[in-house]
Amino acid sequence: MAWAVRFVGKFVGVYLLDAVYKIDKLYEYSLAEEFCCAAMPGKLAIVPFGAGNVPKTAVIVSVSDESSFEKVKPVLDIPESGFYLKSDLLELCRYIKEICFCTFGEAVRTVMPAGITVKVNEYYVPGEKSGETGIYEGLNDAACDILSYILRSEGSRITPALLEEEFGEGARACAAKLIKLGYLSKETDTALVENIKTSRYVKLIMPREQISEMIAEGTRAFTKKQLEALRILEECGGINSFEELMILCGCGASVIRELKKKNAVEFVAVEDYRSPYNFENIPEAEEFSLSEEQESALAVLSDLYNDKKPHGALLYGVTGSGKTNVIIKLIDEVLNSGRQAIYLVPEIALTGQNIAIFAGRYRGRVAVLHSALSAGEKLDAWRRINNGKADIVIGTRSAVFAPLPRLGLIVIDEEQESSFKSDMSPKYHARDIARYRCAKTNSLMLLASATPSVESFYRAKEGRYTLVTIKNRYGTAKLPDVVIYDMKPEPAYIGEAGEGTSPCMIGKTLDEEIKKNLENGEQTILFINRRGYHAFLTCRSCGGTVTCPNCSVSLTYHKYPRSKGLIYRNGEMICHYCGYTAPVPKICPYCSSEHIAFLGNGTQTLEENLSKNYPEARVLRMDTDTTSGKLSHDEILGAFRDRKADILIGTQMVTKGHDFPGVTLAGVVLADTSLYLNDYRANEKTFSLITQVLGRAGRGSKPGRAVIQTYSPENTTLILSASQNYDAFYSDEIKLRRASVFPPFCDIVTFLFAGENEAAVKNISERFGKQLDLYAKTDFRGLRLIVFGPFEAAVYKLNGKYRIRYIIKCRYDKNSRLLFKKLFSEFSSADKGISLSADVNPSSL
DNA sequence: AGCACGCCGACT
DNA sequence: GTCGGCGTGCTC
Repeated sequence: MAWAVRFVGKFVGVYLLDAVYKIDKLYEYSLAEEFCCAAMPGKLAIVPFGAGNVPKTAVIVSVSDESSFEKVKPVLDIPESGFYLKSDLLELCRYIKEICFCTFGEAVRTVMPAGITVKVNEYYVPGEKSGETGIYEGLNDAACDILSYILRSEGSRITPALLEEEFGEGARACAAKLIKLGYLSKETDTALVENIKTSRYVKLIMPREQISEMIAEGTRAFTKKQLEALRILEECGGINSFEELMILCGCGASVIRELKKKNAVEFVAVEDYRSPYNFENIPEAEEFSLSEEQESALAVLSDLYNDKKPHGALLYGVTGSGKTNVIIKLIDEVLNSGRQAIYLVPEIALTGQNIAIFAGRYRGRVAVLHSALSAGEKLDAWRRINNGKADIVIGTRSAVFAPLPRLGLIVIDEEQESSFKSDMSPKYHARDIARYRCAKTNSLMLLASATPSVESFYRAKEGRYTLVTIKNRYGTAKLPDVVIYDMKPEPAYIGEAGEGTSPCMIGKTLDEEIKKNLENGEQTILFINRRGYHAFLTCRSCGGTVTCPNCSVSLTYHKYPRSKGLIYRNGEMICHYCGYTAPVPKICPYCSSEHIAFLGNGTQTLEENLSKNYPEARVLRMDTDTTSGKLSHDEILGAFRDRKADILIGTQMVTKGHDFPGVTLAGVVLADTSLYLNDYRANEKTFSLITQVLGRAGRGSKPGRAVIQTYSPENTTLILSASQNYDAFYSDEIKLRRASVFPPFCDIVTFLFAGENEAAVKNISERFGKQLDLYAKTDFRGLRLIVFGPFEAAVYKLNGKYRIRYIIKCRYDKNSRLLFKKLFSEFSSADKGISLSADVNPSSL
């Protein structure tokens, strides 16, 4: 390796893509002449790293003529590619690293489309001394074998992995020694893999007259099938994709390949933008006008937008107030002024219906980005956006990183939803990213909700966001009649033989309403918070429950197999945390008693209850078990909208902004489950949930009804949500938060240690606590911290790992970040096999 | 993390 | 005497 000492020329500053937190900083490398042109900030480079000069992928963040380092190594390669991160996104990565306790590389990977990877191939070649005679003297047998093996197989590349396969464990180390002695040397080459799909098109080159002639007169040059293929291709206008042609002709690939051999057609590769969405069949969106109230809301927002300074606004409007229409008009304005917009929706709300609203209006200018897309699809959408070919991006959380070159507006619809907070590292909140990007680009960040998060509403009240309120429902829609039904007097429901007793699921009032709806041919939506049967197997003799061997939670009974591929006809026990499955035991695993029975209920129990109570009703169920595919979600909703069912039951997903004109009754089977979440956001979540459920009833012209079943009918949150009194709820809730010091009156930072060795996890947690105490008393004396912990996480054992947590209330600012970064860096890779993860303002505690 | 340097025990 | 154990420290 040639050292460039005080090398005159170009240098680059890079961050490694995979570095541990502790060593994650800017590194500088020199640039060989050949790479000077290719080097630019945002591009990927391969650099030799560490004492072993291991080739690592890095992202270039700066290019300069000088280096502040004595010793710099040269960049190994800058793979040829059109891909690079623009400077605003690189800057954003810096911000993510700062606030999320992640490495720069992790941030880059989140911001970068997933389809891009760099492949580094390492292989051994003979070294400078390998030509000498007698080189085997002084080498041990293993080294001799390895050396001769590599020298013999010159021409075919021997990679470290191959060597290990051939010679076992120590082979790499041995080869490293041979390299040091000069007998071998290591070379690398790199390739940037972009998951770009090119499809093969078949193009007709034979003159058309010749084809018709052959068809008319018959020919021996082509078979019947080949001739038919030619005719169809001609009908298609002379060009079609390989796959489609095969389908059209009903023939195999060989027929078409034969045509190419006979020079009747040629193949052309066309790089195509994949999109699972077909916008062509979507009808043109209808034009609409705004109500007076909507107009004035729009006026305020468009003033903010046209101010060309960073702004934050909260659009607060009751369900059915037509927020979306206001937002669409605002987006129109943004697009007309030559800028671009991002529209974020919660994970479960990104349905075909929602996309169609935008696709019908903006057509090819729309790009859709969300996590269920394949890597290639994501990359294609990303490239369209990056190249300025799409002006409006609709998507879930990660779409907030969409590389629009002329950003003007970011909308976060249903901003209170927890899915805007990432649950994987980096644990960013889309709202924070949006705020940052809008600040940098003088854009407007618009939060919209009928039930804003307490934090956002507080900020709006404080004047940090402009509060825009729409008070009235639009058009004929009005609030449904709501009944809060006390379940306490209801008798327990006796389940099927062997399934034991479970609480009654449908109380008297809800039962009557469902019957009424069935008689009138109107539709019903029932909401339940739990998947499956949510039945635990408990033993009547010893009181034990069947639990997951990897996690400290009970297994849940699912009657039907989860995926079509599974064949547990009689049901199975599933862990909702790690996916572990087990057959249903016949006897108690602890005491061998036969008296084990199910307790509890969920979507599947409800489904069975319904079909027993209302045998004539057509029931559809929607939860993560039934909607694992990309489109089945839409299919279920579509079937329900087309009135192919009378009752739709499901978890959270059924409550999201779907417009079902035929629904006149909405029921919450048991509201208590979300009320008693052990979480400071429990009230907020309940209010939001009930609001959404109520919003499902009475969207059409008929008046809607709703029944909320609960064991705590006196609960204030329930009562306020039934009357849709958000303002009263907010003023109660904000008092509570202030009194008990919860966000927005503080920030919450959690640290979680996880590892398989329980004692080691406990040990490092103790050490962490002591170090935190020490810092708080010395270097960071001025910080106000309230530290809780260490304690076992809510699910103590998860996936075989024991988890111990700290919860710290503080003001999350530059100063406290300094402390946390220091601790994180000291403890994140302190112990092998123990990971530390941090979360700022987690979505649940 | 991964690799080298470095300082102590059991082997030709 | 040397091979090799893993403790410590650095990575442009």
